[in-house]
This record gives sequence, C-alpha cells and structure tokens, in this order.
Amino acid sequence: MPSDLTTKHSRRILVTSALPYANGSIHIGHLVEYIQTDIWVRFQKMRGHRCHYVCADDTHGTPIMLRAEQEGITPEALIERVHGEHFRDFSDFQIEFDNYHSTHSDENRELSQDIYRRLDRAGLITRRTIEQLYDPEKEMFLSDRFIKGGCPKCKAGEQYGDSCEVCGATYAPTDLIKPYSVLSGATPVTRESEHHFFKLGECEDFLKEWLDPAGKAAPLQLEAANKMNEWFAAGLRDWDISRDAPYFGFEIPDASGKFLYVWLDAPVGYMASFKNLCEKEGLEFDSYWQPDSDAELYHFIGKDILYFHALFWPATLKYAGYRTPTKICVHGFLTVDGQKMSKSRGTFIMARTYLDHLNPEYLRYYFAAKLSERIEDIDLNLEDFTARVNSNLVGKYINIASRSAGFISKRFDGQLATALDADGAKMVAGIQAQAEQIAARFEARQFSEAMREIMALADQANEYVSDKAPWVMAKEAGQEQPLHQVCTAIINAFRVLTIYLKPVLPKLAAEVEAFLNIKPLQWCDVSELLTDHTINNYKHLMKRIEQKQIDAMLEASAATLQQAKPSPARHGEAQQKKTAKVKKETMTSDSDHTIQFDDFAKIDLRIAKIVKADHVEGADKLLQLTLDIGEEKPRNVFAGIKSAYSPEQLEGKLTVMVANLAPRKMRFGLSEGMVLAAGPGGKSLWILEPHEGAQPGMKVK
RNA sequence: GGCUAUGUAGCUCAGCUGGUUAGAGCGCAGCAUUCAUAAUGCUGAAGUCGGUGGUUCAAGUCCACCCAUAGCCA
Repeated sequence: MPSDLTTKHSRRILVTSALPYANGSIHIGHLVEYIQTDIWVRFQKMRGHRCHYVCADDTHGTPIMLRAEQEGITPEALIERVHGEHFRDFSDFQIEFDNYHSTHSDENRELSQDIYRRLDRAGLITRRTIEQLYDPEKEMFLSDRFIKGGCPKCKAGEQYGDSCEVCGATYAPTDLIKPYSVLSGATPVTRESEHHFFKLGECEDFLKEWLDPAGKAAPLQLEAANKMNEWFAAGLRDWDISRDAPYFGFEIPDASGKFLYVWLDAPVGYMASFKNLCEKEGLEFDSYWQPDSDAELYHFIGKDILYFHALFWPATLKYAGYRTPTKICVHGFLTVDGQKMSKSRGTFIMARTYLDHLNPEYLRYYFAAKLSERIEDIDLNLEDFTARVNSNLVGKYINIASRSAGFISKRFDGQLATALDADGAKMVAGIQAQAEQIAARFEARQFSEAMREIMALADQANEYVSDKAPWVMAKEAGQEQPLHQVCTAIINAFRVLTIYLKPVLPKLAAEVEAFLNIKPLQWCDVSELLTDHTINNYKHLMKRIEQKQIDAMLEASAATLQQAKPSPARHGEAQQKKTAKVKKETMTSDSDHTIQFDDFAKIDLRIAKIVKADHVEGADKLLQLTLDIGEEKPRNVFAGIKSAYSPEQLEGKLTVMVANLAPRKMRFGLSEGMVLAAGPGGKSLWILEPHEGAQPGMKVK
C-alpha cells in the first residue's frame, strides 16, 4: 500500500503522459492515456501532494519535415499550429497539464545534447558506417517509408520500401521494382554514412537490477516485466541514435551534419517540459532529477512504446547521471465496439469530433469505469457507454441531488438543517467510511473498482431516500423537521460522493461546489458534514446521452476523416507497420468468399525438391526444410509437420510449395515459403507429393 | 512457428494461494412508487465459467492439447 495512506506526509510527484506526435490530430484512442493520467494526477493533488503533470508535443523527425513541405510551410510553423490544436483538444477534455511544452525548445536542445555528451563520455556511444538509400536530387538519406516502387512479389505499384500493402510481403527497399524517392521522384542510390549507436547491450546488468530492485516496488507491471525478460533473452542490440542532415531535430555535438534521432530527444522532452515549468514557478529541477532524489517519477505510456521507455530511457538516464523512473504505468489500446477503430465505420473518432457532439465528462467517466492497473485493451462499446453513463451518472449519482434539492430550496429557503436524523447520519457515515478504500483504488490505478464502489454507495443513498420517502413527509403536518434533516442527509451523501468522483469529473464537481456554495473540495473534506449552511438553487447538472448524438458523432467522424489526418501518436517510423496491417485487414474482410482467377493467379505454387530436412533445436513442431525450386539458392522453409514426419522420410522427396509467400522472420531464422499439407494436425498430416515426372521449379496451375 | 495476454449471464466486468447451491452493474420481466429534466425501490428470469482430456475427495480456479481474439518476434 502506498505510504501516504498511513503516513500523512506530502509526496513530491512528477507525472508524464507520452508526447503526441506533431503531425496530426488527437483521437479518442490517445485520450485513454491522458484521461487516465489526469485522473491520477488530480487525485494526488486532492490528497495534498505536490504533484506536477507535464507533457509536450513531440516535434522532430522526417515525417514532420515532409508534412510541413507538403503544406508549403516551415516545420516550425507546422509544429506551432499543431501544438495549439493539441493543447485545445486536451484542455477541452479537462486534461490539466501543469506544463504543455514542445520538444523543439531550448531546454530540450540543451538537455538532449548534454545527455549525448554524457553518454559519449561514459563510453556508451559507438560509431559505425552503414549503407542506406540516398536521394541524389534532394541530397538526403531516405528511410523505408520515403521510398516507393513496385512490390517485388506481387508487382503492385506504389508500395513503400518496407512492406507491400497489397500482398503483405516484406522486403528491403533495394528490392523494389523501379524504386523512387517520395520526396523528389529521383532514383535512390546506395550510399555510406557514419552512424552513432547507443550501446544498449552494455546496460543489461543495470536494467535487470532496475527491473527487479531489492526491497523496492518494481517499476513495471507484471506483463511488462515479462516482456522485458523476453527482450533480454533475445539479446539487446545497439540502438542507432543518429540521422544525417537534412533532419528536423537537434544536431549531435561535435559531429557536423549529424542529428539526434527523434526517439532520443522525445523522452528528454519530459525533462525539458519540467525544466521549463521550474523556470516559471521557481522549482528545483535538480532535486527531482538527481540520482538520489526522493521525488517520485511516473511515466504513463501505451503498450506500443514500452520498448523505448523500459529499455532505452532508464539506461539513458542512468548513464547520463540522472535518476531513473519510479514507475512506468502501461495501458492497452482502445477498441470501439470490440474492433479496432475504423474509418469506414466512423469509429475512428477524433477528439474534436467527439467534443462537437458529447460532453467530455461522459467519456472520462466511461474510461474510468473500464480502466484498471493492467495492460489490457479497453473497449468503448457505444451502447454500453450510453447505458452506463445514463444509469450510473445521471440515474444514480446526479439524481440524488435532484431528489432533495427541491425540498431544501422550496421548503427551507436553501438552508440546510443543523443536524441529520439518526438513519441519515448512519447512511452518510457509511459512505464516508469508504474514503481510504476508494483512495487506495485511485492510487493503485484501479479506477474501475473505484467507480464500482462509488456507485454502490450511490445505491445506498438512493435506498435511504426510498425508505424515508421525503415526498410523503412533505404532505404531512408536523413533519417539517424530519423532512429537513432527511434532505440534509441526502445532500451530504451527494457531497461526499462528489469528492470521490472529483478526479474523474472535475468540471461537474466545480458546478456542484457552486451549487452547494462551498470551497473547492479536497479529499480530507470527506470527514466533514455540511449543516446549517445555505445552498444555491439546483440546476440540472448533467443530461442523459441520446442515441442521436452518438449517431451524429459517428456520421461526422466518417465525414471529417476525409480531410483530417490522425496523429500517428508516436513516431511515423514506429507506426508504419501498423497502418499497413489495418489496410490489409479491411481488404480481406471486404472481399467475398469466392475469389477471382486473378486472385488465384497471385499464388505462385512450385514443385519443390526436399534436398534437406532437419530438426529445429528448441521447436516442438517445426522441421527445417531446404527446398530446391530451380532457383540459384535453395529456399529455407520452416514447416510445422514434425508431429507427422521425420526428416529421413522427407529428404529426396518432391512436394509443392508456395513460392511467393512473403518471407517471415521466425525465432529460428527466415522462412521463405510454405509447403502444402492437409489434415487436422498432429499425426494426421499429409504433405502433397506430385506424380512421377514433375521437376523442381515447375509452376503448379 | 515461438512467446505474452485475454476468452465467466444479452452487454461490461469481479472471482485471492483449488473447497459449501458461480457474483456485480447495466439491460430484460413483474410489482411498488412519483420527490426527481422517465429518474428510484423491491422481486425475478437468465451462465455446459472457449473446447477436449487429465491431476484431485474437490477445478471457473492446477496441468496438457486444441480453438478464438489482441499484441510482440527488436
């Protein structure tokens, strides 16, 4: 259990959310993280801790450069505009940063370059010459996504340099048919360049110790720690942290024409944003970032960028002489109605589109009701969303105020009674008694549990109202005082519930404070009662969601996505594969069960001679086959047929293989195709064998 | 193919180290109620706990295999 629940001392806490990339807009998938973080931060502040929440736009890299060029503006102009858009979206969702900075700032330049120097001095930077494609016209190196050409497998045109969106093949950009630069149209040439690498392999001992510190809470959730162990087992490789000019970013000190890779300066942006805040507010930067700091440091991130935050980032900090994070809080992705957000279904919802149609606090509550401390994906089920918000927030919670406020204002001139009735006192005390339990839920990021518990308490308040039936008292003579006390008890229940919900519903809580005519509520106010006090007239605090609002939002989403580009969340490079995959899926799901001849013709089936078959060390089901299909080099294929065949049975035999299947990197090596076999599996598995006379390499049609 | 998660009522999810007739909220049905911008209370129906085998006196909970979904394989 966190220390603050037993000891009352004020903690110093620095919290970050991942930095959104400055080449697109915020969508509801992003919001899971910012809302989760914001709730946690608001909770800490309500508990009286010194908590700072910083973030920034992530502004560097080739995608930003290209986007700016497309729009005919400078990168600086682009990132300034996007910064404004992002900040407005976040603010309107009531995400309250203490500072929202930019990685393109003096603080970040100084810190990033200094960290590079410190790492270099510590012997953790190495330099190696690598080969890369180069655009001779534009005079710059090209990453895979800036090269297009024909897919070497299926011949589809206009494909990116790393994988084909039509057939899913992966390849090197040099394999493309007639490759050309996206930037200039020129044919790229291969060129050498010296790159700077961070020697991550040398940080392994430190990282293992950081991951599992003796006598301290682990910095990662269990699932994330498992993933780390997988990475350790696979071996840590050096990390390429340099890019050649021209590049929108920071220069590497003492290496002209070399820039820091965006993923190096992005997390440093956390520090830079905080440093900027320190300058504004007179905080001591070093006391938060020096190695022995007693301040706590929390990074909230999505599971897609664990690699950067759990390996590179702690290692960077450690060897640059800074403290390491207290905890990395990882969350899953958002699905809508059980599926990935989809543009065609209109479920790819931009933050702004949502705001145009619905109250942001609905979504804050719904996310809170679904978020746990685990890395699970959460689903925004729109039907469930409507039902829960309407029933829990409006029907249960808001309704408590609305049921009693009328009596207080009409019968007692807005004045609360000086005491509660015995049952009412007991009911309110029962709600108050849960304060530490609920606080522990918030602290541990078990928001869904917290919401469940709070709504159970709201049920208790409603039962009390139902038992006392104040509307009956109101009609009977001589029942003035009991009515007054009962309604005061109801208002008090509502006030305590409002404290519990305030981290989630800050704006609503402020309206409740105005209604109750009280100062901003803190967590410790739970133990007090509001009696002998004048409150204001009740105005309805929250409307129910109507189906037509949801429909309108989905429609608008489908429409706006024609123009607006969503931010790739992190970095273009990291996101590239994912986009390709999504596209592939929609293609297959749209297609029929029958295929056209053209589809069939795409599959290149060949007679293959099994020249060699081997067991694969460490694999339960695989055999490694070396297949001759008349090519210069025989193909290497891993086939899951060990249960049915021994290597000896296969060697020398002919079979049929899919020759144009995209090569796939497996744990044991590259598999360059597939052999055909039938059967349910296990021992019942039979590979295909042609009649005598077929020759290796013949096409099967 | 390997690895990691997940798979429990129509929906969203709880079920700790295996132990009495499997839980909650929403939704649904019936009744009550009318203070509340249709909100509330009570009662109830509803589940072969993804599947198949196994371990055990006893399995949603452990083991094996399989199926489905998502992700990772740098």
